[in-house]
Amino acid sequence: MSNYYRSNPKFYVAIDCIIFGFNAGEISLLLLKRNFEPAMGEWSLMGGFVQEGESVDDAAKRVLTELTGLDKVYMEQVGAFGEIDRDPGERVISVAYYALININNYDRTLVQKHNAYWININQLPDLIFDHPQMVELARKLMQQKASYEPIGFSLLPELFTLSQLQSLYEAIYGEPMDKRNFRKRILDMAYIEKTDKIDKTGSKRGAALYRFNEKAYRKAPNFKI
Amino acid sequence: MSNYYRSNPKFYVAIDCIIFGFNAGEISLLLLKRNFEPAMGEWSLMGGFVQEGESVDDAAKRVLTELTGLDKVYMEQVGAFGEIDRDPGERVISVAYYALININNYDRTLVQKHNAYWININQLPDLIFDHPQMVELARKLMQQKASYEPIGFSLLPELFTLSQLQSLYEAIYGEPMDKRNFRKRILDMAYIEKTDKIDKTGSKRGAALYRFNEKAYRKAPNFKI
DNA sequence: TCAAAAGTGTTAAGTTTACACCCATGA
DNA sequence: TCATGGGTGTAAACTTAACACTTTTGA
Repeated sequence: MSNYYRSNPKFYVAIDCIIFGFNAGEISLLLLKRNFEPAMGEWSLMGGFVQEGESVDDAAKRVLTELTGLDKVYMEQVGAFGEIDRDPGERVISVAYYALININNYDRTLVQKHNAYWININQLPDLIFDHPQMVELARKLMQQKASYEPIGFSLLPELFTLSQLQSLYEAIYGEPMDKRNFRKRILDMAYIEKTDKIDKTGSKRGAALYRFNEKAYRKAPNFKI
Repeated sequence: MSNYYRSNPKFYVAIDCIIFGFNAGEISLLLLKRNFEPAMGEWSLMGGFVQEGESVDDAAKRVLTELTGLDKVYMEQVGAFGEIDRDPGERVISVAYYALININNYDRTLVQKHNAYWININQLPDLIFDHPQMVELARKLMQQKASYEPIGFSLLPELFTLSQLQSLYEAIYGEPMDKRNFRKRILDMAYIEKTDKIDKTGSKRGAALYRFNEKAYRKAPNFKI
């Protein structure tokens, strides 16, 4: 019976992570300037190999944690990339994931150790292998998902102003939005709660800080931006 | 340098195909009643293993062709499924794909040889392993995609009536649609062309046969149902 | 006092939905 | 002649988009 399996070849299975961050109106990716072979000196996504004792999803979480120190991060699978020569060194099948992290909140020592940098998504350098395709697809999927599920909050601090939120969605869609229409839509969502805190860093007048209430959202999940 | 790879384990990588067909107002999947081990006697998706000399996408095409004899079929990747024990026999990472085929148009001998049957998607039997999750996700993705890309035509014969088309979309979304609104939308799409042929099999009066013009669509790709 | 971001409603345009009857034909 | 599916337009409801001024405050 297990001849059924044995007549088939086995493959290295890798993970590649498209790590999105948001700061000052700009979306960035956390990319490695590789100080190791293969492709030393070139830019790539953070990656790793799936190990025996872990699921593919768990491998993706591990790889993200290795770079950022973060846990319980929003991640979605982008897909499997399986061209024969996608990695010129060896045949490797890679499963790409994207992650959304709060850019204030990662382990800077680890990132430094990996020689990783935040790079504006609109000014990406050339990336190795098929990483450009992975990024492109991840971006498209993230954009789609962001329009009907409240995943954007993973990119923001716990408390945020409506201006920050709008600027995030403007960055995701790459187009400006009408302030009044935007705020109307947001204020209709009961699970986006105004706190009594004020942010004074963004303006003299100060802006109300809001919070996304996950629990309230799950009770009445309706989101559309 | 290739120690970089060698310290990592390798895995069997499989393909599983969710094959959609449409007939008489119903969507069906082509499923195998397995007459081979493992899980002999149980229902499963058509599958196979990725081989050395082929990309993952090519493996998916090959697996589909092995069962149906068909070539150049609309296929999309559903994703990688990588739980450790998803296949109780051995660790296998599987990449699922869905395919849309014209149900009139496959190799019946091959299908018979594989002991495969068309099963109404709303009356699926228990499937092995994680195939139910694959089907569920494929269904969701197909439904989404069908709403903004004209993929449904792959499920129909080259010439089709508007009633057939409507009944296809009703089956995809699982809800009835208004005939006049549906036809209005379709007739606004210049790339859905009326032919001078009449289908008399569906009614006494006969219904005009239409054709999807791929080339015309690519010139002005706007589709929304 | 003024620059800079926060905050706030209304109207027009566009889209979506609801809805009912006549037509052509073969049995 | 009648049962069956094919074919057609309009109005109301709803959603989306466009648009400009006042407020607050620290420098």
